[in-house]
Amino acid sequence: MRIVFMGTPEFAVPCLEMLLSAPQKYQVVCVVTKPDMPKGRKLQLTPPPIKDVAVGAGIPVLQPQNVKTQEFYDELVSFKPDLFITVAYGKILTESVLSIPAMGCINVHASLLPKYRGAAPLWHAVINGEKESGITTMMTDVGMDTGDILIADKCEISENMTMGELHDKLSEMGAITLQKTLEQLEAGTLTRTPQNHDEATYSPMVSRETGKIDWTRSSLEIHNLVRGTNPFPVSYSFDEEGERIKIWSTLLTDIKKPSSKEAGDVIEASAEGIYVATGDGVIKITELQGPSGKRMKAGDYVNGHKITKLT
RNA sequence: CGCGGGGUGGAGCAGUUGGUAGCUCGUCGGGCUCAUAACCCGAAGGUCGUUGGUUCAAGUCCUUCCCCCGCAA
Repeated sequence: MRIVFMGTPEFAVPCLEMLLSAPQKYQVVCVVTKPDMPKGRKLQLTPPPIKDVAVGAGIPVLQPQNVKTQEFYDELVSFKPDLFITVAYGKILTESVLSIPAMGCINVHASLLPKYRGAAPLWHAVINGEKESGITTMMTDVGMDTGDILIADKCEISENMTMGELHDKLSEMGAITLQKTLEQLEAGTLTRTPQNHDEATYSPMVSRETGKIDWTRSSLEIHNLVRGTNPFPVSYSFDEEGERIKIWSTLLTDIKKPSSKEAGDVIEASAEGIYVATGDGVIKITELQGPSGKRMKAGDYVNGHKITKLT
């Protein structure tokens, strides 16, 4: 089977590697990924993770700036693909491009569709305190994650799981679910289930601003935001001097909020953690990062910093 | 050359207008205690990231390089 793989971030790597590990069954004839982007402090041009894997395997790589050009279309056709597989590619394909391969285009999405369609399902699932998420493979159509569902596999989200941990777990699961999907496709046993569009929810891209903590919210909501933005973009708040503090991890507590304290007040800062009043209780900060500093345990931070209030 | 912050005993930080370095925690020893991660006493541990320079004298001024972090992308 001649496959064109389209993907960009780390999340898509296991899927590509799965395909590459079975060359007799899957022939990856081309990899499409986003253009190299300037990254880091020196704005060095950095290739997407998928590109490194593709180059390492000696597979031709396309990095179109625009996927709607005739040139890109013609190039894809020249590879004579049977199937497209997209995993977090990051660009919307046109109907004409999707119609190139006879078998169509299969997409691997990191949520249980029709929930959390869109760019950032991992983040929003954790931020919203979902107890479970999963991987859904679907037939890509022109809509935003609206195609027919092929296989959906669930996974639990535990109370303290971070977005990064969910990312790694679903990234691995994605490869497994994709493999199952392809096996059923070959066996002719694949079934297509239309999505219930009335139940659809969307997960827009997250930005830095997403991580801003509102201490008047409930402890649970804050905790979900903190773990849902770890390790990116990381939740943050400001100390009494207006310095930006990144909050890396928190734990829920049973402590009652003292009536004398307002949301954002630090109740106690010890080696164990920094206890902060929220809208409905007290949350414990266990890891944080000050200006010009590295991420550190709350106990270490307390040794050299004063912290009395967060806003 | 995108903008900015920082590298000080094991950890986190101070260090004023340049004059041989201090705080919190940890570590080790001793004491108190039924006991303790609590408290008291004491001790060890730093060529102040690196190079060169200015000066009677530099963590503190200028210079080279290395590393870390934030913003921005």
